[in-house]
Amino acid sequence: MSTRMSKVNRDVIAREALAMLDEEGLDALSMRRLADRLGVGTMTLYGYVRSKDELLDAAVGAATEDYEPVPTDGGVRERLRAHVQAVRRMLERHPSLAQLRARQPIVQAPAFGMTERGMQILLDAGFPPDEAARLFRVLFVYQFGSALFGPDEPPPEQRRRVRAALLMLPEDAFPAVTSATEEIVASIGGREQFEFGLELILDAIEARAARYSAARSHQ
Amino acid sequence: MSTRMSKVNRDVIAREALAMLDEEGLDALSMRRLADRLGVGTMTLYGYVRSKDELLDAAVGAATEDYEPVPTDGGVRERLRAHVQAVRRMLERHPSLAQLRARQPIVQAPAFGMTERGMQILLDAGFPPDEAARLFRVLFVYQFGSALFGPDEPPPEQRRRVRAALLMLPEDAFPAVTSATEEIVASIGGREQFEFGLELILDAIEARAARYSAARSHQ
DNA sequence: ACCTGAACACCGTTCAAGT
DNA sequence: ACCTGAACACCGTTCAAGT
Repeated sequence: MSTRMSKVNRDVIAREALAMLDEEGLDALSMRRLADRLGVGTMTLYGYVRSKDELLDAAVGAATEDYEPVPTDGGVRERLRAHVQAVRRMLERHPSLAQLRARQPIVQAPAFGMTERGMQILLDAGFPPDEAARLFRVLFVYQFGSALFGPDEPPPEQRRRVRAALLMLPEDAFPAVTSATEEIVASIGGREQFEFGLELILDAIEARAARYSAARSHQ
Repeated sequence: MSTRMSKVNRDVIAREALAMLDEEGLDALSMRRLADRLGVGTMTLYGYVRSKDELLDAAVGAATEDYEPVPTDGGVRERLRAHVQAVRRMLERHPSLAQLRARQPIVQAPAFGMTERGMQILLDAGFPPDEAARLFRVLFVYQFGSALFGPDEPPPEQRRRVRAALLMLPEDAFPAVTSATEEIVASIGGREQFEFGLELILDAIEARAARYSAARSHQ
């Protein structure tokens, strides 16, 4: 068929690693189990990848190819919201991505597709490059932080654990927390909480953008 | 000396684990190496701790005792800023904390000391409990996300890796990113970036708080 | 009651050897 | 050129035994 007889190549390995990550999570991915899944000897993988870290890098690259760019019309707020939601869909499809990003910064070229879209929106809104870069970063930290610390569907068992811990706190030492137990439990994750925070940040960005476009139209 | 002859107890184990985490990082902490450090057999640890996960929980508990509460005067903005900086100092002293929090939610009682302070400030500002809880969570995600994705002192080598990756991108496919290379490199971490994002979020919170106090004074 | 070595079922990676 | 088993230096944890 192809010009190579090899059973695998770097791309096939990266994609299979990503599939394993999506199905079983980061802890379940080992070089040995991945090799088994691919029907090759463990050491074969090292012909395509220098180390497990490099394998994870490659898997991250494969994941970020899933990011679907977003329409380029509307105001800053609408465009940023659409962009963030697109990144969020990618993080939902590949729940290990945020964990991987925490291990090592992403330097794969495809990952910068997301950065490009986000930066473009902010530059279009009139922000100077330094402020655009900082705003982009705040959104990035919020998105990946949310994926890591408050996933879309926090397991009900997790909510129960937190509620149980809160209910055991003495009211006199923790008046604020104990007066808002259910509200705190509701805030530990989920789409509603994510969107609350997103709109909060968008409020602040929009306010700053207005200042810039005001400055521009007055000059 | 004490009523027990044991060489260790749960507290000593938790604190030594935390010291190891601070000095060598999460990957370097193993039950075997911790036991060696304490001069006991590996299996002795399992007399005080059901599993490594429980050990890490205990270490997190020990770390959060380091949070120093903060003066209760000033406006919402000043009080929140002081609170966030206190949490940040704790995260600086214990750089593994954010990573640990990503593995499992914290349900140790001492950790809720931070929640209590943050919630108190927001409730004092007039926010209803549900909004206070959601705002607190946004700040939490931002703080822990920043610690994980953009540490205070990003290793210069990390900045160099990102810069090198950016410089390799084709200008025509990545016009926004390539026009702001240095600004993006500057934004990947550090105190300045952290404070930029913090002030952005405080802008939005202050604007909402103003609405509440306006509503209160008009009624 | 408290401690612990041996053993089991895993890891990532080096090395030397196979075709 | 491409593949891989054996071996090394690690893991967390179970079990059975020591005092």
